[in-house]
This record gives sequence, C-alpha cells and structure tokens, in this order.
Amino acid sequence: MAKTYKDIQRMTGLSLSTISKYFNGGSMRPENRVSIERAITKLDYRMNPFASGLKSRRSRKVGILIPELTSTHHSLITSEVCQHLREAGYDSVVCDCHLDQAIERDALLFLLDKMVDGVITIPLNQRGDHLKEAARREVPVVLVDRLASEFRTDAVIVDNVSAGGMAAEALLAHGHRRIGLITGLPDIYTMRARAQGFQSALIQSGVALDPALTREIEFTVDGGYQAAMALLTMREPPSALFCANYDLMLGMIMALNELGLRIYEDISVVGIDDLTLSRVIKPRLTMIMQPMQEIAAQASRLMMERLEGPVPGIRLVELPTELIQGASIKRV
Amino acid sequence: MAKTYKDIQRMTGLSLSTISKYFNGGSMRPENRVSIERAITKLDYRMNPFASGLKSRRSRKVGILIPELTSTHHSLITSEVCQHLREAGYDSVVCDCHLDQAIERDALLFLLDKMVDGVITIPLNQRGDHLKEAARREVPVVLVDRLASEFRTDAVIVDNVSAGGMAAEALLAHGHRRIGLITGLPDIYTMRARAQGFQSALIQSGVALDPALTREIEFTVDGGYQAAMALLTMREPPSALFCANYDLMLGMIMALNELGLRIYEDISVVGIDDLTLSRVIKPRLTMIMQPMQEIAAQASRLMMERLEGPVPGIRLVELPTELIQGASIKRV
DNA sequence: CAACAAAAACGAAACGTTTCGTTGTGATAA
DNA sequence: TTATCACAACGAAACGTTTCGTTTTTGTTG
Repeated sequence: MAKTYKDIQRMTGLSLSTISKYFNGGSMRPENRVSIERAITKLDYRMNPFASGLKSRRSRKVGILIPELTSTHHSLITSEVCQHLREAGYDSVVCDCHLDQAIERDALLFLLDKMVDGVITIPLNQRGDHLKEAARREVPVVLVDRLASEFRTDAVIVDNVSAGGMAAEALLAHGHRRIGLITGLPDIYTMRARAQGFQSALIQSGVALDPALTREIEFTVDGGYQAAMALLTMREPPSALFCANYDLMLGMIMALNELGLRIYEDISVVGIDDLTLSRVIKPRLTMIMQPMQEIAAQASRLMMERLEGPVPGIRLVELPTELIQGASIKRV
Repeated sequence: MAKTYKDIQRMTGLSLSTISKYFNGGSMRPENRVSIERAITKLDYRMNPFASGLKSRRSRKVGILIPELTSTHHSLITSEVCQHLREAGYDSVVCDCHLDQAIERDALLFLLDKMVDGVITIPLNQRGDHLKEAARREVPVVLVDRLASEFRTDAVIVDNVSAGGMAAEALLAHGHRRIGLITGLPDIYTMRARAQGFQSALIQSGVALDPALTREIEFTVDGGYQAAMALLTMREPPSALFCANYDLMLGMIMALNELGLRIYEDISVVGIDDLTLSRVIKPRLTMIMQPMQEIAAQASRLMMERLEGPVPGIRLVELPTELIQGASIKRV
C-alpha cells in the first residue's frame, strides 16, 4: 500500500500541515526537517499527485502539440522539451496532429480537459484561433517556430528573414545569379519569412526575381523531391538551389542523386538544419543552422517560468541562425 | 469556475452517487439519464481528473518510453500509439531516454511516480531489469519491437528472423553469393534476430559465411555510413548489401552516393522499412517492410485491454514482415 | 522576569470524485 | 391486499493532499 502523510505523521509526530509545509517549501525547525526526511526515505514515501492536484489545481503536466512527430525537426524539439520538463518534474503529454487542423483543435481540447498546466506547441493553424480556448481557461501557451496571427503569447522563433538572407548572400557572393528557391507554402510562418529574406537579398543585389525559380510546395521530403526535379529539368536550370526546410532539402538531395548531378561540381546548394542526414552528405553542405537545442531550452524555460509564478507581459525570444561553411558552393 | 457534480445535482435534483453511476456506466432510469445529459451540456461540465483519480486510483495516463525519438522508426510508432491512446481517452506521457540506460531507468521511475496506468516501451536495456519496478507496483508493461531477457510481459514484435531470411533469399535468388550485412550490435534483440535469419538463409543455400562481410555497428545513420564505406572499399567488395535497420540503410545510401556507386548497376541492395526517405530513393528499393501502423495498433490494444480489466497470462503478438519488390537487385 | 513579536506547529475544513451499505419505489406473485 | 423482489436512488464516508485561521513555542527586549 502506498504511504501517505499519515504514515509520516505517525513516525514524526508532526501535524499534516507541517508535513505539507515541508514539501511546499515553508520554513521550519531543522530537526523537524531532518525527521521528516528520515521518515520519507524509511517509508519510501511518494506524494500522491491526485490528492495534491485536487487541492492545488496543478497537474504538473504540460501538453506538447506538434504538427507531425515524424518530421525530424519536430521530433528533436519534442524530445528536448520533454527532457527539460521531466528534469523539472513535469510530465509531457505529446499529441501529434498529423498535419490536420481538426485533430489539432481536438487534441488541444483533450489536453485542456486533462488539466495540463500549460501547452507548448508548434501551431499548424497559422491564425491560432484554437489556442484561445487555452487562454480562456488560463492555461499558458508557448509557441515554437511559428507565430500565430490571431493569438499573441510567449514564443520562441529564429530570425527566419535573415536566415533566408544569409543563404542568398552566400550564393550571391560566389557569383550565382540564377538561384532556385524551394520553400513551403506561404501559409506557414517560417516558410514565408525565409522566402522573404531570401528574395529581399536577391533584389538588394540587383538580381531580378524569376518566378519560375521559386517553388512553393508542401514541405515534405516528397515535396522537395518534386520541386527539385522540376527546377533541374528546366530548359535553363538554376546554377544553385536553396531549400528553406530540412525535409525539402532531403527530397532535393534525392533528386540530385537520381539525376546524377553532383553537389558543387554540377550544382551549388545551401541547405538547412544540421540534423543526422546532413552530417553524412558529401561534400559537406554549406548550410543555415538553427540552434534547435536552444529553441527547445528557451521554450521550456518560458513555460516553466509561467508555471512557477505570474509573468507580466508577453515574451518573444528570437534566436539567431548561423551559416556553416561547407563545400557545396562553387564559384561561377 | 469549473463545474462539479454538485452543479449537476442542483440542476437535476439527483444524488451525487447517481451522477457518479451515470459516468461509470451503471443502469439507471432513462429520464434521469437524459436529465443528467442535459445538465452536462448546459453547464459545460467536465470531470475533474484529480478527484476521479484520487478515488479510483487510475490516472488514465500511459507512459511511452523510447530509446531515441528522433529515429524515424521510433517517432512513427510513438506518434501512432499516442493517437490511439488519445482516442481512447488516455494521455501519453513521452520519455526519450537518448540511448542512455541510466536515463531509461530514471524516466521509468519518474513515470511510475507520476502514477501512469501503464507503460509502453521499446526497451533499451535488453535484460529489462528496470521494468521489474513497474511490475512491483502492478503497472502493466507492453514491449514493442524487442523482448527483454529478464522480464516477461505482453509484447508486439515482428518476425525478425524471417525478415532477415527473406532479405537473404531475395539476393540469393538473383545469384548473389558475396553479400554484405550491415547490422546493429548484437545486444539489440531485433538486430540479433535479423542477422541470424539472414545468416541461416545463406548457410542453408550453401554459402559460407565470410566474417569480413558482416559489420556490426551502432544502428545510426552514421554507423551505416561507416560500415558501408568499409565494405565497399574492400579489395573484393560484396556484390550486394542488406541493412538490418532503416537508419543504417540511410547511412549506406549516403556512402553509395559518395562513392558514385549506382544502386542496381553497381551494387544490389535490400533495404528495410518503407518510411519517408525510402520513397524517394531511385531506383525503388526492394525492401523488407514492417507493418509499423499495425505494431502501434497492437501495442495500444494490448495496453488498453490490460487497463480495462484483468487479462490472464502473457500475450506475445508476432507480426509478419513483407518483402516489397523494387528494382534494386541485379541478376549476377 | 514579564511582555511581546515572530516563527513554527496545529486542527479542521476543504478539493470533487467514488464506493458501499441503506433506503425507497414500483412491479409481480401469493 | 400484502409480502416479495429487483432495481434505482440516496447519504455518508472515504481518497490524500493543501490552506487558512488559531494556538503554541521560541527568542527578544525592557
């Protein structure tokens, strides 16, 4: 049978309220503290989270709501966030909405009914209307990667505009002028921002935008493959390519392999995200790196601060991206 | 303020115990049922899981303990399992132990302290000793993919021996005799079984095992890359390769690309797991397919049956694998 | 040493369900 | 009409914490 405060009381002779104070960090006589601690270890006592939650109205659970867990970027962030939360004593209840906005909404309601103390999400619905229900129930929300147009709250994003800009500049600096851009559909915040940064950089360098060189497509491996195939089989193909997303990039790599095009020799490439596969592509890609561990750490931090006490205002953490020099850009 | 039974009581005039009976599926007068239902919708009532759990000692939470969430195979299974559980009203608390057995043990204890009703896990520690604590607390465990040598419980696995056998036979049937095997370290159940099935098939066909053609390595993309590089740069390289794991296969593909070797023309290949990337590799790979959705569905089912009531005995579900014909094996 | 303030411990009342033993209500049989 | 019997509904007592108002203890000060 599980032990309770009563068992500790029996061993120490202290009242239940004193024992509670011990667990909830009040001040008390050192000898009592010691005696409670001794009882805890001797009894192998563990707090009953139901009883605790019933009174305190806190579940010490956080919901993680993700568009697609099998996407490497998402699974890495999820994994890191879960670990941070666990280390702080919080459960992470993960919901993958499979890129379906109806599931996203349902899963959020599910989490709220399960009394999560907070929600960390990469929102799929870019308006973020579904999140208003969380606000209504006073459950804090932290956005990751993307902002929501109709729901302002704490968020961690990277500077996507300059990420796109850096990619363009790296290629421009090597003399490229016909540069293909493979990006996601513009209803995704990150994709829009990266494409915009990329295109601004071209314009600033006096390169006219050729609409035929920009492919907006669902950001999946298959999407990247299709887009790259289309670009590379044009009558006048680009001399360089930038993919605005890791999965798109993988698809592009597959297309290059299929067409027998060699990176660097035949086509210059700027990639994104230094995840597993990028590490084994040869030659080493020049790429835009997002600080993914840091994104996860910041998101966890923002959430935990809200959970520990009231935080005034809305916080937006914008992290820088970095250009990693590889050997995938040829001078033309 | 959240609504409670008392509010329903006020609206219906029924006692708390009758209302409880409504939620816990007892029989009652139809008109009372209707009147409770009306009150629920009018009040927007939602059950308080703390209070409910406090009495019933059930959290309706299931722990998911995974070696490495960023591995595609694992994230897909996790995602599917979470969805099944959520549809049945259960939370999924996900823990990724980052291939670290100490974290695995800690995370399990964490989950148990959080009072999960059950644990679904792909065990990292192949003995499974850490799971005994779950048994001690009468928390059911379902294993996925791998069995544990020191802990017998419900499990869902695939027929790994014949998976390896099928791969070997496909290559043997096309005349291959020097076949490279890239597999994980033999302390992983699946890797051992697949390698064994593979090697038995060779022996059965009268092909002597050449130890130099078998590479046991950590099953990561990088591991696959290293192993494939080593095999393909031998003085007398194999004419065909089989990888016993999806990540190993990705690494191998990268190695082939780097060496400029074309699948089919230069080297025959049997892959495994029809996940995103396999779909865009050309030519289409001949591969062993695991029914991953089915694995997840069965694991969820086994768990949910245990949660709904006592299940006698231990159940082992072994699912078949399938050979998908592609165009990656050349006749020699 | 009395008086007092501050600190610590206490007791009792929640929190919102479930459960169990008991009472009430019709319907059927004698 | 009364005794019997299911079947529903009821009331009260848990479940194991937290919280708040009160009392006791401790340490200071005049």
